[in-house]
Amino acid sequence: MMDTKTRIIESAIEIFGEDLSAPLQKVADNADITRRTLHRYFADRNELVAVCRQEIESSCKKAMLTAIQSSNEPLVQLESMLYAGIDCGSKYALFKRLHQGEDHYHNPENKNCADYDAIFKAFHKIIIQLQKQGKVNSEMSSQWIQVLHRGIVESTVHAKAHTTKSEEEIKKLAWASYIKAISP
Amino acid sequence: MMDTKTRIIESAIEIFGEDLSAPLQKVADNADITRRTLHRYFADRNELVAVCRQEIESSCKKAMLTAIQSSNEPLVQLESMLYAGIDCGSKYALFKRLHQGEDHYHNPENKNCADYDAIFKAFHKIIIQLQKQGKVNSEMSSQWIQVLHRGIVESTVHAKAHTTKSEEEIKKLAWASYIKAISP
DNA sequence: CTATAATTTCTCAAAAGTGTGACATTGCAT
DNA sequence: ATGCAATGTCACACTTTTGAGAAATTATAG
Repeated sequence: MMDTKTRIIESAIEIFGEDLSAPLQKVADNADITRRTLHRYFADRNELVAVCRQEIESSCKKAMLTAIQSSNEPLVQLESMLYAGIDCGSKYALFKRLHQGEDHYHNPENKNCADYDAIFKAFHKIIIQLQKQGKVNSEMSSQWIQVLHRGIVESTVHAKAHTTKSEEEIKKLAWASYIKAISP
Repeated sequence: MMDTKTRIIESAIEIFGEDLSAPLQKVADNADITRRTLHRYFADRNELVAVCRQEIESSCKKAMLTAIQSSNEPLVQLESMLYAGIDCGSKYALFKRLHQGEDHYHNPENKNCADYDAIFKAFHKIIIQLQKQGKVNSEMSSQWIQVLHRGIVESTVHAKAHTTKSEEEIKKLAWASYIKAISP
């Protein structure tokens, strides 16, 4: 069984991902503990939300960086980044929302923002390389491709829950669709 | 200026789409009215949520049916369906969630469910036709294509808010990416 | 078995959110 | 300008959510 604190955080990410204002009772139920226990680990709602944020930041960031460093071949890097996003599951959508939501004030002084920037910069570089190699459509901006990337990740995460296909199979399907979408 | 009642509904759909338990104050703020005014149009939260649901059902359904009926050419139909989804904006994501969410009990007796089924059946038929014509990859199931469709729509809706590109331009980009993704 | 750490149960008070009545203000058609 | 309809302001009671104390229960290590 998972560590209680970790279980609370995972549950909270699940619940808050769909409903940030959901009562803490829901989070507690989802984690199979009492609300009282939850409050022993987290002083208040804000603290829990903050910790979730931090957990999302660090685990998505780590997954993305590992993917980027997995190879020198941009096509392999891009494929790994797609799979990394899918593996992050619901966290990935939150990660994006946290940095792109309309309420978010982007500030490069902030470490989280800086790291996010670094990841997107690397993504941008990968796309430029692929465009130079003629493997990616040069008429598509890397912004659009990033948006598409997110869309494919989220679709695949949704699909994982509603299909009989194996995880491996569906990931390959996602990659096939994605690379064709952005090919010249 | 939009009709107040309509504005409240649109605001509520926006807010509830991301956070179903959000305080009504947020909906009121978003609609630029007081909470008191909101309560003059909707007796309570449940009523507002129900009306939102109905509005989503009917407007998405209408948009989709119009798209399907826009042509006899399956490729044109598919393109229209994509644009229709984009035009529905945040409603489209909700529409899908309402019918595919894990809490939703699908019941063909229910008119909403039946209509949803009819739309998906039409979509399925269009894909099959395109596969027979060799315009769509036969190795992709129509389920996967439907998931992808949703992903592209949601990405595009997100992108609309964060780009300087014209709506027309971004829609064309979405269609170009989509059709390539599912081409043989 | 025993000590002790973690969790639950029950409780309660403070805070936030909800719905409404009474009246003031604004906007707009006549 | 007048009057009506829509909206805003403020005050209020009510409900739900929140956070925490105290004691009982359960699990766990030694």
